[in-house]
Amino acid sequence: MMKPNKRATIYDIAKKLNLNASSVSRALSNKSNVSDATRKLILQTAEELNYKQNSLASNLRKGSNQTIGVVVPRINQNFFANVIAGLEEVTYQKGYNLIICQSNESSEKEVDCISTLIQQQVSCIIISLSADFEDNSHLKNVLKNGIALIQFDRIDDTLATYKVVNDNIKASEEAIEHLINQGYKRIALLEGPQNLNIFRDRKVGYLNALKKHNLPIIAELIKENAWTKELGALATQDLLNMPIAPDAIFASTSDFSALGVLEVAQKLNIEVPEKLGICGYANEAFSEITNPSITTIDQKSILMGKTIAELYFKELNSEIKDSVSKTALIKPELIIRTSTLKKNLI
Amino acid sequence: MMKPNKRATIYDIAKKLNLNASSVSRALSNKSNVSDATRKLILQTAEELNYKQNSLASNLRKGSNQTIGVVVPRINQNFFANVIAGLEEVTYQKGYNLIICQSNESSEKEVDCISTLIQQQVSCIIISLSADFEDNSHLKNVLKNGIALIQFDRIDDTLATYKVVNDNIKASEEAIEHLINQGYKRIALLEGPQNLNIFRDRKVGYLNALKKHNLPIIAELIKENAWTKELGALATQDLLNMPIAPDAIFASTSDFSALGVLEVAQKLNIEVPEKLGICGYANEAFSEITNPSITTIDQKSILMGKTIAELYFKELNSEIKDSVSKTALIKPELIIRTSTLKKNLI
DNA sequence: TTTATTCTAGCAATCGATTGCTTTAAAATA
DNA sequence: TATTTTAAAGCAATCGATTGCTAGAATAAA
Repeated sequence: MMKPNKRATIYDIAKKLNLNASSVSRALSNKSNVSDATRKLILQTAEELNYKQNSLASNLRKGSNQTIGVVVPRINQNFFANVIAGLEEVTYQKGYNLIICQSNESSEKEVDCISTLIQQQVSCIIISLSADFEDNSHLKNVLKNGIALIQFDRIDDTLATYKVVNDNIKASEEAIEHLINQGYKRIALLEGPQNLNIFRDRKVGYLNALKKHNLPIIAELIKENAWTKELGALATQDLLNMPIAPDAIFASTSDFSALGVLEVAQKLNIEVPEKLGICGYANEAFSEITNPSITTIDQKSILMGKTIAELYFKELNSEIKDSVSKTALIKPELIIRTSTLKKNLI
Repeated sequence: MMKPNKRATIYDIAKKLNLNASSVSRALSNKSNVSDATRKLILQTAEELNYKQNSLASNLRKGSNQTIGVVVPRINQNFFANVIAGLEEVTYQKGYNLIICQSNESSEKEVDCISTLIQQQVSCIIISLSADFEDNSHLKNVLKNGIALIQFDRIDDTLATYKVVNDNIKASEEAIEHLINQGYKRIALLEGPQNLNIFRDRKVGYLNALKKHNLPIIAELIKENAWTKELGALATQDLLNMPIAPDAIFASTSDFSALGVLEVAQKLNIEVPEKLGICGYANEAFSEITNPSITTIDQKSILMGKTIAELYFKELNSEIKDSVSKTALIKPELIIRTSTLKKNLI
């Protein structure tokens, strides 16, 4: 019979029932050319032998693979973890598996991950670019290999692929307008690396809102590279030591950065939100808990994950894969909390 | 030559160079039986044709698969996301891929995930059990299929597999002893579902510490199922309304639960840590930021992930896979913060 | 120069499932 | 009863890479 310590194959089932492997295959995949009687026998024997299909063989033969590759900068970053959770929910229902890689914010590793995913014959690669992104040839290579490509959040605008992104411009605009409506007049911006679209867009939104409300754009109020709590704190110290200090700070990079702002303000005994408004980005769990709680922008990360997966199954999985491009915009939500409520305090 | 829109295979390379596919295979996998001249030609042609190995075919033939399956309750839960990040770091270096599934705390889905992973021919399955775990036959099935199995954090004690867990007993003991040392005398416990080892162990630690210090064990001070912030808050309301209320609460389930405790205490104007000490579990980002900051236990999640992966490569990947059992204990760290510092206040 | 040794490279089977085609058997129709 | 149609099951090629074995060529040793 079956060799010990080896998994059963369709041949083991066939041999046991004096059938041909093709019949077993057909029975197991619910094809038509099998009588009900033999099908029943086959299913029963499969159960007995603890048979599990070998997906490698099946996928090799069929030339398809119910597997999707995901490349994110960091798996354990809240936003990405949530996107992945959303992805998984949808893909699981469709019987697809996720292979997950993290680029660790290094484009070198990113290239490597993509190479492996191509080898794994995934049917789609879903990616958010690393912070040091510059060259897109690895992305082009995905398309060249006939694999669907979906970019999300941190994307390369110049490449024609499906894209799912937040409307960062709009979200920033709304945040700044909210600040203006609350009576803040001198609003500083903590910006992120401008090679990433998300940070460029958030800056555009900031500038748009100022223009719209006829507020001057003051170069000294725009601080580069304030991504972390520490860098946010440093930038804030600079800002608050200016002859004419800002009366609000938009930490467009993250809530961590906003937390740095808050801590410096508290150290300097500057009242928030009375003397300084603070707005973060990403709606991290802690932003609700600080004192005062921090106004921020929720990126709808789980929804984003689901949207990406649905986009794949609706559009890419069905027909033409190459040279198709489309951008799905997901509207983030401004979460107004105490750190910007100057007016409502009275 | 090569058909358009189809990936190059070793046959395409062979044909182009008038060689046999076996030579190409040997050249690409750096085997010996190829002359330097032809090897060079082959590598060059592979580059030209944008050749990428088909892992499905390779793995099918070799009967191995450089892929590890991971099943966790929730991908986007901080602890699990960190474990996965740690895993990925090590497995990536070894050239292994991770297929990630989430059970969504449902053992039904867990069974399903495992089934898929077996089909995918993964060489190892790493799992943390869902909250409603009861039956372990799907785990046994993994072993029956000759696949290495490593359980972590939430495990089935009764099954002989490799295991990587926190020393929950010790950690709880330390936390309670710290509370006792700070002068708290009536310490309540918020416990989690007792079908999970982690919550059982944390309770054992709590009981051990009380016994060791000759403190009475008071049944009313032990509240079941206070896993979330809301349930933690509810339990706290009950506790603080008792004729003799506790002077400290150990939220052994999570920091979220501890946050619920804190909020109720603040609503009732009970001073923390003066009148009520609070200790959480898991060292969530926010626990440092609350006012007062919350004493908690760091689970060393990234280290846990790395340890799991290293365990696999050191022990399981090399030799016997079945019927081997070993438990790696990872020592969590008590992070003492303001919410329990009664003494040091004066 | 002959024999022995070493290198290269080809041949063909294999991994396990799938599928177009063919054969055989059974059922339906004439 | 003879013929056509349908159903069931077998045959064999295929997906792409790997690998034990063998043949031939080139080199080294006798």
